[in-house]
Amino acid sequence: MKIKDIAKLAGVSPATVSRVMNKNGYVKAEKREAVEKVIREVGYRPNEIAKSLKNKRSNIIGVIVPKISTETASRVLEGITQIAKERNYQLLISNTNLQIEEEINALEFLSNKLVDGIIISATEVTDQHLAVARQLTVPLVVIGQRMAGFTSILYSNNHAVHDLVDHLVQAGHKKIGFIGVDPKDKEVGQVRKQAYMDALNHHQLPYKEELVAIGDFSIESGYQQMASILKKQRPTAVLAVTDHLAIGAIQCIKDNGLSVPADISVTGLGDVKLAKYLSPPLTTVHYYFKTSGQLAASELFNQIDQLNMENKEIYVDYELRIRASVKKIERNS
Amino acid sequence: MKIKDIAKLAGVSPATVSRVMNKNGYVKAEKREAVEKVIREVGYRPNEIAKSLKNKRSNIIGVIVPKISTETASRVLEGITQIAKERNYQLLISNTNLQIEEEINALEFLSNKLVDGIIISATEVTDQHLAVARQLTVPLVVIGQRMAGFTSILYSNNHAVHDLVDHLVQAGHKKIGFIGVDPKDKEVGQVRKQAYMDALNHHQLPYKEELVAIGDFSIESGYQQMASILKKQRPTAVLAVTDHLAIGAIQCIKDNGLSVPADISVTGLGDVKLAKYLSPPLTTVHYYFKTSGQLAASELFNQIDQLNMENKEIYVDYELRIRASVKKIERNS
DNA sequence: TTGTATGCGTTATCAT
DNA sequence: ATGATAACGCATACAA
Repeated sequence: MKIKDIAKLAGVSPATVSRVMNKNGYVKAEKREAVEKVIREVGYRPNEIAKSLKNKRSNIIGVIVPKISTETASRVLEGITQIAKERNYQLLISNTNLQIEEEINALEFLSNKLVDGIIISATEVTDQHLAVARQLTVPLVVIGQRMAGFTSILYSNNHAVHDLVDHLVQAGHKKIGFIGVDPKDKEVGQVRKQAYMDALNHHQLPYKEELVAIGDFSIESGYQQMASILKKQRPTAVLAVTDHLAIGAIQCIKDNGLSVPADISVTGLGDVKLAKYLSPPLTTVHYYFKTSGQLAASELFNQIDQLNMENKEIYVDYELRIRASVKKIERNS
Repeated sequence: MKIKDIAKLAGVSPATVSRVMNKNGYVKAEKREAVEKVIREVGYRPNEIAKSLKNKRSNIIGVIVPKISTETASRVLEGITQIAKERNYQLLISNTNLQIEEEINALEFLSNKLVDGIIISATEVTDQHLAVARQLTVPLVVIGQRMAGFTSILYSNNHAVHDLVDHLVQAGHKKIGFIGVDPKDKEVGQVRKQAYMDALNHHQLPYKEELVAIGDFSIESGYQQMASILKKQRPTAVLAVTDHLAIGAIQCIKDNGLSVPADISVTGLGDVKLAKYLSPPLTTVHYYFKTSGQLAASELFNQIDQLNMENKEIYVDYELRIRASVKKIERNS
């Protein structure tokens, strides 16, 4: 069923049908009703592809996520879909499984007029990313990383880690371990580690190589890195840069016959939904991932509508969530 | 940049450029190279919308999910994306936020030739769903619910619950409570409840209204329903139809000064990623959600390729995960 | 082996 | 107020 068929059935021209469908232009009430009747009867729905070609607008935004099966990604997506729905937009999603090359491919593919704008939630920003991004003919918003020349939605990694360290120090901790991730991820790998070092320094605590371990984003990695730290020295507290790492670390501590927080306190970052249902409930930083998705989408639409083309760096709020995985220790350690 | 421009720059006709891009038809090596060179130099990418209109194929599949921010949904999506990627397909995702009306809308919208096929992960199948589904001009695969006339990917809810009850009975439990969800969700609300009743019956245990409570899918609901059961009678074990309900129930039990599993054993269904990191680790049923996504996508592609148009009901595997949240009790209760 | 011309389904311009 | 028609960018039948 195409517009022509409807026109024939209703005894009008295709142009009139189009006018009825889009509620613009003049059309006599009588004809309008005739057309509407036919449309209802045959259940006609316009071909969105043809509309997009003609309108040069697909009403679709592309979203590139590193791993869709993570809680972070799905919360961000929820925020994006919410704003998109208000604007009558659909989401085309590319799951890149943490493969850089896939990210580049997705970026290129989506740029072919298929989408009106792109949101990328990146773990790493390479020169290649930049090169491809600069070629884009549609607006791009980045979540989670800084990308020169594009608006970015950022998490306050520096402040959040400082708050966490402050909290630990106030609880009397002086030997604070750290479990991080690869520095290729600039925001999570570098910024959070640097913040940890700065915070130690700020409290006049020494930075000790033996208390630091670098893993990936898995729970298992948290376990392994904790094990490697315990082999060298025993901290009284550990700051893990994600909740999953913290959860793995806690498991490892327990398996070593130690207790959290009695022997070792642990903190994470992110506040996964189950963080407060763990035993002990995990002290962490709540990030408003859904909000970041909403912000990214709003900014993107501003650019699509050419309302505001300047590139911003927007920091999304966070909140320290103090729970039982951190314990005060005696003042004479 | 369109195909015409490339043609001009390379000194050939648009048709030749098209042939080069799609690697079909004959074209002299020399011209091919010239065209490829221009394409590389200007970074030409074809307009996917125009291709779709011409080819009557968008290489996009639509996916409708009830709530994208759930672990279940994201694991299913991961499976779908994986298969889709192999076929060079993109995903257009509609997040319906558990709103029936949204589901219908999405179904209608996606059917407009925009996508080559649709996968819907439904919580409820109404007559309206059926009516719209029957009008579709593209294939449809359903995940998680039975839908007459369409192929469905189903979870073995009946068997899984039986296994769970068997496990509890073998551990000596006779007063087994139940926390379920609204029967509108046929598979989770009805089938799982019926299986619970059948299993009790099979073990010659009485069904007691006071031990049963119905909530929604949230952790909080698990908490509330557990509280309502405890007010009436105290079971020795509780079967919750999702892990989240189980987690809420455990929290409630703890808050009432009781212990899991010493006082009350608890089981869930689904095996969320953190289930084994809870205290106590949660006994549950592992569902292969990612696999179900893969199966759904494979079946959909079979239908898109018209390889196999028969409607199947495919059950995806499950596995009982016995952990510490269930405790053997003395034989003289 | 290559080019020309037509059509995919819609919207919008221009007459009428 | 309405209808005829060109154009969106691409692929392909047909001609050459």
